[in-house]
Amino acid sequence: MLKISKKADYALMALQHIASVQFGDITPGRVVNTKEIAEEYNIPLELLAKVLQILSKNGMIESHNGPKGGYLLARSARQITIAQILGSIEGPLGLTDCSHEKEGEFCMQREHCNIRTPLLKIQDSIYQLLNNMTLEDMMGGTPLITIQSSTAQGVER
Amino acid sequence: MLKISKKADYALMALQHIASVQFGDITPGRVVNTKEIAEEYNIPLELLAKVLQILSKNGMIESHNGPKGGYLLARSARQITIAQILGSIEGPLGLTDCSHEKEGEFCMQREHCNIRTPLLKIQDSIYQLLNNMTLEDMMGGTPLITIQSSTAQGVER
DNA sequence: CTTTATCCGACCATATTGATCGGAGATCAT
DNA sequence: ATGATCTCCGATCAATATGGTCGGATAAAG
Repeated sequence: MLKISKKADYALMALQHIASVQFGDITPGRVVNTKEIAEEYNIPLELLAKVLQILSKNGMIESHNGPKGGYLLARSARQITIAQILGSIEGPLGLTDCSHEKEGEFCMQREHCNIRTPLLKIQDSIYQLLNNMTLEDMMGGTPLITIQSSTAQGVER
Repeated sequence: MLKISKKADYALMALQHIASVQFGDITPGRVVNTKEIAEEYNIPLELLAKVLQILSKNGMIESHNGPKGGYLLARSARQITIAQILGSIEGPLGLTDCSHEKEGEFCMQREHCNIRTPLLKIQDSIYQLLNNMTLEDMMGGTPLITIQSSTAQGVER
């Protein structure tokens, strides 16, 4: 239950990769193209391209066209939250359909619905969780280049 | 994003209803049949029946067959968590496919996956959230029978 | 024993997701 | 300046999952 889509999955991987290249110690500021990411993580190229398009459209990354082009983080990794990323791909968080009911839509159960309030509460808690975790926070998990002392704390394996 | 299925939605409504009848002030201990719930909340009868079957199979409710039969909570409302209910209908919580990888399954991205650890962390937080909230906690939201004084507090409308 | 209401399995339609294809626009090299 | 290449971008197709439906089997009440 509560699975996230593959697209969202790919989006997270891609952003993590872009961030780690951009702010890494080896080639800081380098742009990353779609093909590089697709091959690194075995993601279907065209699908990943589409995902990156969406992220670009939603202001998560900047696109640079033409040869030697690619993508760049639009903001710092600290300012991009998981909620924003997932929201860009899958739309706003909503456990139920009635979470963000548009005008003219009706919920058949609404009249006597007995679970709306508590579900909205849960939803809000999840949102806070996702919105408090940033892309930067995700980079500690599986360090590509950062060297950690043997007494490092706060990171579980 | 992170929508729960209609089935799960119906399950929550049904259980809330059963609990409120069973422990309510009017007809305590009464059994509730599928039709009653379906009509009350405008849920397709056959689909709801299926949902209740699953809940019964998973030990959430007891089924009493034959005329005047129906369903009864298998445990007290305080011992049934939201996580259990959702899990019964939609399977175990798992943001990604690799959350509960079975033997012989492979994740193409696994080799260089950079988001597994942080996602599992988020997943665990969500699980605790869902597992700490019980069916009983859900019953305060929209009281059906309880009479409230005009100075009632702690309940939002 | 008949009736009634539930349980239970298999089945179909639709919506969402995963994945793919071909073209448009921009940059670099000549 | 012009062509070639590489990227972005929009529309399209297939697979899967979900929502919803239908029939019979089973067990209890009258």
